[in-house]
Amino acid sequence: MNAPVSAPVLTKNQSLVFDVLNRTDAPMSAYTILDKLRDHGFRAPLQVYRALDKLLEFGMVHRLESLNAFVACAHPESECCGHGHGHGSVAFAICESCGHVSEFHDHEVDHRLSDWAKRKGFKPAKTTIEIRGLCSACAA
Amino acid sequence: MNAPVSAPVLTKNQSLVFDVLNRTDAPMSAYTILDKLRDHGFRAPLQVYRALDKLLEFGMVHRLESLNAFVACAHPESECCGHGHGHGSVAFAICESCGHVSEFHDHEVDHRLSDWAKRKGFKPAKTTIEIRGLCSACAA
DNA sequence: CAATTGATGTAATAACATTACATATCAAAA
DNA sequence: TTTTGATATGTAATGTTATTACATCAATTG
Ligand SMILES: [Zn+2]
Ligand SMILES: [Zn+2]
Ligand SMILES: [Zn+2]
Ligand SMILES: [Zn+2]
Repeated sequence: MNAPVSAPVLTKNQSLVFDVLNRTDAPMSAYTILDKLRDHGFRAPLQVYRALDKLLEFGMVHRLESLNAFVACAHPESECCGHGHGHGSVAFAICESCGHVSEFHDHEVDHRLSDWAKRKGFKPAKTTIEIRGLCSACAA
Repeated sequence: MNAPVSAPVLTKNQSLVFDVLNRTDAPMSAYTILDKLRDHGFRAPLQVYRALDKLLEFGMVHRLESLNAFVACAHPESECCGHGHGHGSVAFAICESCGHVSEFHDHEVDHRLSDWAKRKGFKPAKTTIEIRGLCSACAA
């Protein structure tokens, strides 16, 4: 129920995809990533999707459901809940103007949603929390 | 900042789409809706998407981002926050086994997310909260 | 070595959504 | 009543996102 303690060894394609995502703080679609990697021999969407699947599994990348796009995990190393956000879920604030994404964790939100689930007998597998709006810079 | 007080008058296409969604509690994709309405003269995706856009605007339908699908609004008539969920956001628990969707509102969750936004100077426009997992029936 | 496993390459197709343009409807304004 | 503007609709084409199917390659292991 948590990410590997040590960083997993990435395959060549996984590294390439992760590096592309890690070099920008804006989310990217799989096809945009594909285009960025044509020079490195990428030809087909599946090369990207397969790498993304693994990176998601490793917890190194997040999928933004409301955007059909992906970002490198950017949560602070020493989050309140210790090693990564293995046990808690994460929320994203997405600026619709500049595309900037803030990743954060709110323990209390997590708790409230877990409580609701427990009361209803619902077994959560994955929670998505995304706030679309304007970042402080763009709202000014 | 809230849905119309009285139910809006729906056009023919809007009614057709809403009725389809309202007759099942499971989410449906736009193309599934299209197929259900072929008999009623629907031929193209846009007929569905246009109706959905309006129904979303009216607050009668919700889009499930993690599913690329739509459900009729099912929140209890007398929610804690009065008339519909005009001022608050709504959360969904989605069963990955049977497809059942529960819509609920948690004031405290809303508050925590708003607080975070306020602290960061982020101006929220729309918030998505979706919990994927197993409903009580399917988890048993 | 054979067998297994995981990663990769490629093509084709499926699923979801929008753009562009034409036409229709209806109610206010002239 | 005719014009005008706003909203709704019909249709085709296209764009974007994601998966299926199948072949190949490389490292591991019994
Ligand atoms: Zn993260
Ligand atoms: Zn911004
Ligand atoms: Zn609702
Ligand atoms: Zn279920």
